[in-house]
Amino acid sequence: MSVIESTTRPPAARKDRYTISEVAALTGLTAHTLRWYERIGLMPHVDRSHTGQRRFTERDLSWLDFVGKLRLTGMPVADMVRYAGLVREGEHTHGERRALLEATRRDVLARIEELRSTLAVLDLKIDHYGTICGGTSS
Amino acid sequence: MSVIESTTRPPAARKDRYTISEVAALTGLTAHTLRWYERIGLMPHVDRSHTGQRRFTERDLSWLDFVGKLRLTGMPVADMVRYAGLVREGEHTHGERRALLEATRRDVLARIEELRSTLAVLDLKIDHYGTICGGTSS
DNA sequence: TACTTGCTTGGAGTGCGCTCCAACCTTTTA
DNA sequence: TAAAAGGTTGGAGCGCACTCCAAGCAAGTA
Repeated sequence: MSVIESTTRPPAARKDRYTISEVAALTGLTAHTLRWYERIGLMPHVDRSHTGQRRFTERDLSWLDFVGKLRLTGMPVADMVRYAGLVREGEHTHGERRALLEATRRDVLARIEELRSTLAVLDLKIDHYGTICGGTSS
Repeated sequence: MSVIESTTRPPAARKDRYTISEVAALTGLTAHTLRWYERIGLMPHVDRSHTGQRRFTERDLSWLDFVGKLRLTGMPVADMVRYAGLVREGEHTHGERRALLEATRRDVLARIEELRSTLAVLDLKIDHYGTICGGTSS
């Protein structure tokens, strides 16, 4: 996300080192979850203060922002970890990263279609309750 | 589903009593899951043969069809059980059932919107990989 | 009769994504 | 200096939705 900047917070509020609880407040994740993300390899290397406390950067926040989007798609965490691994490996993984994103894109489109069709069933059913209002049907 | 008939199988293949493995084959659920559905109260009363084996009816299949739709919406099983309970309670719960379905409908619409917006981010990212193909960005 | 297949049950186990605990350390406030 | 607030770790626990196991019963075939 170094090219496409996150725009969820005003530039005035930005600084370059955030504590874990600040990041928790900004992202809506818990501190537990942030530590867990780091443990499972879903975060790039996170800086530490001289006493060993985590100090997150803008870059980390952007990454978490993107991870949040991937999470919203329903992508399994294991796949996100795989993607994070590809990012760590460097430029030669661009093709594979793109492929992963494109597969995710297809999944999202399919899921939208699936939801649309269930919506149709739901509407039929709701109509049914609206007009018939009786009987023992489900 | 006594009014709106399921149309997923040809009428010729219909009979009025199905074993658990037949239902598993028809629905894609496992026999384990079907028994579990019954245990947790997600099924209406299921008939038994003289030896105690389950004999599912067309009505059961229609119900499972509908439950499958609810599952696709992402509705928690506990909520489906609640809906099933309302059906068992009788006609006076029509209003509540309808409300539950309408809430689900709103959830589905919201989820579709959410997916659409993540799709936009995904497309930006894919474009980025397509046009820049370099650097150390995520 | 012996074997295979398919069903029954209560209860235990699994995989996922967190979520929390205990014990301890550092920093800030009174 | 004392207390409170917030950070660290490895590992245990939780809720969900299944998924499977063991032991046993019933029906069909060689």
